[in-house]
Amino acid sequence: MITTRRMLLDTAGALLERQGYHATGVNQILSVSGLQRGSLYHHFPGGKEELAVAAILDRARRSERFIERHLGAVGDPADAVQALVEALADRVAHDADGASPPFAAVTLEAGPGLERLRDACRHAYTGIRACFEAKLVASAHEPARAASLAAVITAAIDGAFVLCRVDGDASPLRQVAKELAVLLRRPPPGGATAARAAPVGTDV
Amino acid sequence: MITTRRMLLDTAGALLERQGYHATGVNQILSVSGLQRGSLYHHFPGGKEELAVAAILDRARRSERFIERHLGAVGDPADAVQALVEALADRVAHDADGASPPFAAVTLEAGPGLERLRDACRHAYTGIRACFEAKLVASAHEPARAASLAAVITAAIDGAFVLCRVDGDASPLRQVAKELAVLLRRPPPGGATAARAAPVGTDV
DNA sequence: GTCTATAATAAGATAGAC
DNA sequence: GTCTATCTTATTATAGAC
Repeated sequence: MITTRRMLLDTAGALLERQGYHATGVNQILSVSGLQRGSLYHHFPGGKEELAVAAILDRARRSERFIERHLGAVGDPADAVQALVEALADRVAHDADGASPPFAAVTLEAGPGLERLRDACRHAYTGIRACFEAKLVASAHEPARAASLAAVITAAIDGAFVLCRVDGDASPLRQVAKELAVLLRRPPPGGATAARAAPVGTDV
Repeated sequence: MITTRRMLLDTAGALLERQGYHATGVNQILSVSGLQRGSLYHHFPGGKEELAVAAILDRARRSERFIERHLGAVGDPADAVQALVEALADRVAHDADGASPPFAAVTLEAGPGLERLRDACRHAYTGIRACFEAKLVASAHEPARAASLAAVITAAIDGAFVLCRVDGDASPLRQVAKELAVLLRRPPPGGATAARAAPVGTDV
């Protein structure tokens, strides 16, 4: 059974992800979901912000599960991250309008007066980075390096979603998938940097 | 002389960057700038959206110049990008509230009805990626790889700004600066064996 | 070019019947 | 739990004096 509360969380979550907080009106949430004002304020007495906080936290949990599932399916972290980002690109290619970083817009809009919303976004981003970090540590990466790589993975995916939006195309996510795999691939023991030793013509 | 038009562009640009389009009201632009409604609608008869478009395009030009200046100051592209992102991190550390990707929030908010705003954002992101791409091509990177790397650099910086916002700290940008340098020093996937200096094997 | 009063609309939230 | 009428406030935009 699909509860009213679930309907509100899903509708609000999708709109917040795509448009951000201020561009998403209570009226729009109601018209899209087909629900009535009374239901919203019954389930979320705190109104729009309380619903937004709950929707963000709900989507954060789902995002973490999605990431963990994909990372758990492939052993090598470089391959796993590449497959995960390719899956996101496929999703964007299939539904170009849904090309959105889940929390970026709301995070940037959550200024003074929306502290609880900002806390929810912080929680979301912390959890997502932790997923990548755990995978990297489990693959014998040094903890500090794992944290650094997790931040870059999270950031690059978010930014790629934005580029997908402006391009109307999934290519940026595919480019990020490929390059993150390059970054995560451990250099051969001998140190492959030797070949790169002579960048002729690059000095000014 | 600081013209009224310039004051409007700077004020609106800063607020749009920090808060996005819908969270930034005309009233706020006026109160922060100390100007009056009449001035705004005189210089921008199209109202809020016309001002926003002009402010975005103005900031896009400035961003490109900032990037070109930093990339031009250092020969090696890995070092140059690292220095650029470190400079952004310093800026964030100095003014933590100013931790914002310049165009991400507005891009994500620019849905149906704000097509001109979206076009301005597309123009901004295209120009920024082109700056990195040009630097990489000039450093003997294969064009397709340069485009891919430029997208990743742009995306990672944008995403790092968002993480800086939620963390209240410049660390994500510093992590991205370090890891992008690692990525840019890494030989391409195909396995650039010896002498990356001669772009052998770049033909398909 | 600039200022202010006002219009027109949309926003989020509430009250009370059912 | 759900629905609808209504309140309050904030929004963008315009008109017309200066």
